[in-house]
Amino acid sequence: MVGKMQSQTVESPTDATARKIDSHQQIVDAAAQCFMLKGLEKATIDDIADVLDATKGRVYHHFRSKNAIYFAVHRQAMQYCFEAVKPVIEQSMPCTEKIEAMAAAHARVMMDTLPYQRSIRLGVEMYLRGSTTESEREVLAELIAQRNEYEDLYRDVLRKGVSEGSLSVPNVEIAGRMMMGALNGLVDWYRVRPEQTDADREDIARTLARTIVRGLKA
Amino acid sequence: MVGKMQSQTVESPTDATARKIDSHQQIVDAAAQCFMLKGLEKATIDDIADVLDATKGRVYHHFRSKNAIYFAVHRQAMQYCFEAVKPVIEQSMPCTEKIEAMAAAHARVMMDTLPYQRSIRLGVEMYLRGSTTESEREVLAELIAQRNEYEDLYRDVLRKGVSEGSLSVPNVEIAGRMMMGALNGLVDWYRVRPEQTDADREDIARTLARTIVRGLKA
DNA sequence: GGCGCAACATTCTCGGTAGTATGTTTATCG
DNA sequence: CGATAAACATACTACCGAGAATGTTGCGCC
Repeated sequence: MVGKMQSQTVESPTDATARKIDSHQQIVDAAAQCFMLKGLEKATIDDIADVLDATKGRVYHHFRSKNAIYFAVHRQAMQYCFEAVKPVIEQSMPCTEKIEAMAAAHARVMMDTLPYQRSIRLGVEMYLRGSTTESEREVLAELIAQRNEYEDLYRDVLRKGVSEGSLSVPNVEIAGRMMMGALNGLVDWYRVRPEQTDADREDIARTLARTIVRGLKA
Repeated sequence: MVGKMQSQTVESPTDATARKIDSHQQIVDAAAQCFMLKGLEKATIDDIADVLDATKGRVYHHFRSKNAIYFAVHRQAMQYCFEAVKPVIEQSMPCTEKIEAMAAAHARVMMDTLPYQRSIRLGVEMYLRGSTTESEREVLAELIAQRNEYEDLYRDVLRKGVSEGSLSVPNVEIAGRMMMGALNGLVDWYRVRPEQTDADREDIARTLARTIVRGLKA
């Protein structure tokens, strides 16, 4: 009875923290939306609060600064990427297929988490020049390191493919950059349309990945 | 004698306009630098003036607003691109080679005019939401149209190559986006280093173009 | 049933920036 | 040489947004 009542009237500690995390996540979601729509600097804290029908107070209760929110968005975006390619990495398949599958997975995540991916594109290193505190610099360094780590996943497969002979690139570094550019470019031209189905996105992802890996030549 | 003196002591009207254009260009150059370093909104008019060892007064004498400066930078960036690929377009060569040469030329211009190309990447359509006046919207529309026109140059060659059978892409639209993403991505990772020679840039451009056109597959 | 604390809302301040208004110098032209 | 205008510099205003300070509410717990 106590247990039952608890779930209805009072709140267990786990429920409380769950609600906190939820509120936290809502703010990050709203921030990603605002950053995408108005840009990093033009999006104000009030804008973010407005999306949630709340005020600045709520936002500043969960985040120390606007930069902290941006970091949270960035971190989340990277996590989405890692989660998307991880299952592909773990699979055992030829390098040619694997790099194409990874590219397709990345393309999917670009479309599926568009607000996040667009946000991190609008700032990255350049955002926060000078005005950054020491602790913020550390977070920034961590995020950049994470991005390098992520891109290394691709370069590793490229290198393996070259050594196996299944892939042929004159320069792994440049090939990796090429891939990332082509894939991340999605956020610049892909537009969400209501009538688009999941299959449509999958098709775009596959076609893009195929074009990158197999090239344009007949 | 008068003619000779004129060129030394007094200034002919053409000299005057030339100097005006020069001052104009200096401001645009400085703006591109600032935009690249600090971002579009964080770069202030004073920053731009500082680069020129001047003050706001000079900038506002030549440009009505900050947006107008951005437009000038954008326009110039596009012009650099057009000028770079124009000679390639006019040449007669197989589509496979042509698209690769165009890609290499574009890559070159990305590196050679980095401040401009980075600037236009940081704003484009999203920059100026709402606060834009009607006349500014028109300029913006013109710039976007120009960009489409530029990208059409690539799509045209792609289509021709497909119809000829020398190129094989499942989707010209996506292939074009892929190319642009891979090429424009250069501004994100390319860093100018003093020891870099012209040959180094050329090598990067060629390798990148080759990788895009021929793909990663062996 | 009041105490404390978390989760907000409200209000204010302060720094910074686009844009303006006005002063000052330099050069062209009658 | 004197007038006139371009090409700036200087000084000022008006506004906006981040962050802080403070006030308010509601839930959990002794």
